[in-house]
Amino acid sequence: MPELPEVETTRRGLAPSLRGRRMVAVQVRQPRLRRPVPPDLGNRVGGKTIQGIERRGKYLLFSLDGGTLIVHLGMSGSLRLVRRATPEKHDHLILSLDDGRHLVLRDPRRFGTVLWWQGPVDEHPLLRDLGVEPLEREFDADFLYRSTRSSRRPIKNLLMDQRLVAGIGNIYANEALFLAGVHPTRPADSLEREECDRLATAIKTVLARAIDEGGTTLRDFVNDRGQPGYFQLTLGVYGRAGQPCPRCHTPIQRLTLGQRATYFCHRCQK
DNA sequence: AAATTCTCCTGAAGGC
DNA sequence: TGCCTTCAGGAGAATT
Repeated sequence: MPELPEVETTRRGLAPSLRGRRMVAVQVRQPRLRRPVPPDLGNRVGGKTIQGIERRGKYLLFSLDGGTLIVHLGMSGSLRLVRRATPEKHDHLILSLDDGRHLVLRDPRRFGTVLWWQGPVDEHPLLRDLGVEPLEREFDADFLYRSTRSSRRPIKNLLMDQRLVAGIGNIYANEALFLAGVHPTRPADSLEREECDRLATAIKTVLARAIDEGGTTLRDFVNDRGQPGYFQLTLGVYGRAGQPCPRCHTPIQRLTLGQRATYFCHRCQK
């Protein structure tokens, strides 16, 4: 499931090749994604030039003349730049460029989203309530401490709440809590300042490392098939129930929190 | 108001 | 081997 690092890796992989390219054709092969692809998407983006690609949380923002193409990859989405458009199953959207290449959105589970928005992109209903960027300076121990004082929710649920901090999904929430030594079920307001310090640092570390590794994995991403970087990432706890903790060898435990699989070491995380 | 549950969808994995 | 069931997951909507 693409989280911030996978989305950022995609952005970095695509941006150099797409900047300045004009879209000459748009093919919507399957409009039924999480929300329907706008029927007039072709008219909206056809003929327009891509000025650049930004990221906000897990959203990719393609700046075009007079508007923004907003893309969310859901949990199984990927964007690839290919030389020949030979659509395969689940290739739902094909944007053909003026250099003969094609940007293909593949999303088997169709939880993704493709939208067109005119006007300031941070005013879009899906973006305007997003919280801070976890890799920005404003997200730090102090921010985390302040924003956890008034909530008794489990800290993991809070980390995954996009309205507080944008981009952390299930995998990296699990990993950051493990790295920080904080138990996922801890009520947010029970975290000490010291723990917020460790957690904020852990979040930045885990995300930055994943982006680095993703960049390595996807070096030839734009030329060929893009596999999400997290397949390459060494995970400490996620998906490792019953296996030994990398730090103390105690078996990793699993529970469900907010309908999400949650993995932790009950010895290392308090 | 805050927290939980439901919902979309299909590939993978497990059970028989 | 193959069919059937269950599960996973992002996040908005609905419900408690």
